[in-house]
Amino acid sequence: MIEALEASRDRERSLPMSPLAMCGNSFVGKNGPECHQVSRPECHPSSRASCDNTDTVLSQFQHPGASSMNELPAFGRGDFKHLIEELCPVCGDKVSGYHYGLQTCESCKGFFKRTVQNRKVYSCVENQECIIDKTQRKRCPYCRFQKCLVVGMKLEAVRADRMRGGRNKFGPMYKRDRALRQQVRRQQQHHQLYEHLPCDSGLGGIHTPHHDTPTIADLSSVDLLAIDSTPPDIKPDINLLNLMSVSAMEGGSLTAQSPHCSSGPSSGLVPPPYSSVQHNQTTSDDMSSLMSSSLHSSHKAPLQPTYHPRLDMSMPPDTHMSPIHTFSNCGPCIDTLPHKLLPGGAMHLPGTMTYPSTPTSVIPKQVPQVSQFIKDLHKCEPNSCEVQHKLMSVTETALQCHCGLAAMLRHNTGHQGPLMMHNGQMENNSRALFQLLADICDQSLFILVEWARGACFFSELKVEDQMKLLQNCWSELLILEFINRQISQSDGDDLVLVTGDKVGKDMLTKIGLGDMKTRIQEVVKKLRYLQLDSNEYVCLRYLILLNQDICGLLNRHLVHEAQEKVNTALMEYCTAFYSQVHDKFGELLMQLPEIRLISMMAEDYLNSRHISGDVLENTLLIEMLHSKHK
DNA sequence: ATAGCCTTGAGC
DNA sequence: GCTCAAGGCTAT
Ligand SMILES: [Zn+2]
Ligand SMILES: [Zn+2]
Repeated sequence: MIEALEASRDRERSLPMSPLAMCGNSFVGKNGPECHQVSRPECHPSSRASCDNTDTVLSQFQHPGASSMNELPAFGRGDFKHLIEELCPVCGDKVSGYHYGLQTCESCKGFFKRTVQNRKVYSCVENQECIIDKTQRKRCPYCRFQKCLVVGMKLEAVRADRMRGGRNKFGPMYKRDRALRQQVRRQQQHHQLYEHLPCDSGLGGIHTPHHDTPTIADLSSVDLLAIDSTPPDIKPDINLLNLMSVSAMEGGSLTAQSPHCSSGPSSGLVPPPYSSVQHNQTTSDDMSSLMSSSLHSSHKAPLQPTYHPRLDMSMPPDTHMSPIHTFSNCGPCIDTLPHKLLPGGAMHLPGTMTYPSTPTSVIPKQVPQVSQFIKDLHKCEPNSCEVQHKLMSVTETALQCHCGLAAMLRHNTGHQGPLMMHNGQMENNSRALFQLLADICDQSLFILVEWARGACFFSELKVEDQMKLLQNCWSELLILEFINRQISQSDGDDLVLVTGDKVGKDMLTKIGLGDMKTRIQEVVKKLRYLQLDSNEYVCLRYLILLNQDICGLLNRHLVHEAQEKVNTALMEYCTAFYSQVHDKFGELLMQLPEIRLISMMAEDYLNSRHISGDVLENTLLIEMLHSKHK
């Protein structure tokens, strides 16, 4: 079991690690974003070399088999040792209580906190397999943090606002874990216990190998929360595979999954026409039944992008961030079109943010030319209007199923128009909102896949590689799209969905996305300040998509070459058009880790909601989630 | 940067 | 009030 865990871990993905985030439902209400202290150890140019190692995380968050509490993996003496003696699952030192999701020692607690709060980015000079124990834990922070994540420490437990005291949402979980341990201890006294304990779990963290004692393979906290749920049956990437293999165009009708589908392709609605999909996908009818399949916990993926730029990225301090999960998409409706792009500052918007006002973008004296390369990348971009149209249809459908939400969202006018939904009687509508967001995500994924299939370089890869890349970056791309939309469309504190609907803080906070919202807005603020334009946006999309660090790529070389080209193109573009923006290229790249982090939080969020019983009929979305946590 | 010890403060 | 996990402080 552990071997399996290890194995999968070593091969799933990689990327240098970065800290994640703080947030979750932390109590962000206090004083807004005021995190000064922005030491960012990011990857220094020098350490970059080792930064692109891959590593992995992802699947680690999940425990392969065990789903129900009864069949927990057996654990050996070592596990017991941890369970009984309460040793830190990360380093084996003595635990000092529950910290960020499970019992850990004081030092690992502090280490985890520092890493997340200060967004440290480490790199391993070895092979990401360093042994972490009490005596060597200081040697490789990269592996140590990786282990923290693997055993189950929760990023969301680190508060973005740094509020002290009080309790968080993990309280009940800790309580439960205590009871479990107590029970185990008692049973142990009775039976001289040998090996199998009925329940091992406990928030002891998953044990990774490492020092002498073997490990525990327990369930993660999430598992505890979903005790009786049955394991989700994970079906092989049917949807994605189909989407990927279909020959490029077809006009079939659509598919599945989403609530109704109406007419043909042009009308939008559901996913783009992928004929093959029709066969396998069960047409989903609508969001309805509640099924409580539990998913396995898990989550998290590696962080930190690897887009290794080879330049120095010195990062000016920036403020904090916060999160939100919405994904939606639709590219920059406004400046996606090539011809519209004016280097100057296409995407500028009057925001309410307060970054130093940017120097009025001035068009370069010698009007540099946008490279043909970037123009080509642009040609593959989807028509944003069409995208929006399709998603709008989905939204309409979803709202028809949730009168309450519809009423609230559209209290102003009849349809389409942007609706302001601020709190109010959100109570009953929060779930509907979640479903709506999930639907948007799902639909956006179909569009995303469609885009990728026709994307430069990517289209030259084999289906297997295409799937690997997409499974790795889908959430990041959705988040990037979402952020991009905010840059151009958000003008207040509300977030704008691809449909044009606005969602206020109260609503988002209510469904647990308050912190993510803040985080996204911080990135938006930063990108506005940097004057991100559509050409750069497209490059960022490619950089995220073409991640050469994904393990198991059949044609890593092509991916690597492609990424280098995009990197170079972006750097030259920034230099040519934005000489007034200091190190724009480096600054833009610096946003990628944060975007990745937000995307991970979003995945975690979706996963946890799914686990806790929220219905998710979204086939592609679920498949993507599974692909990472499987 | 680390890690031991101290202060906070929502929830019980 | 008491708990105890989360943040803060500071000597190494
Ligand atoms: Zn430890
Ligand atoms: Zn290491």
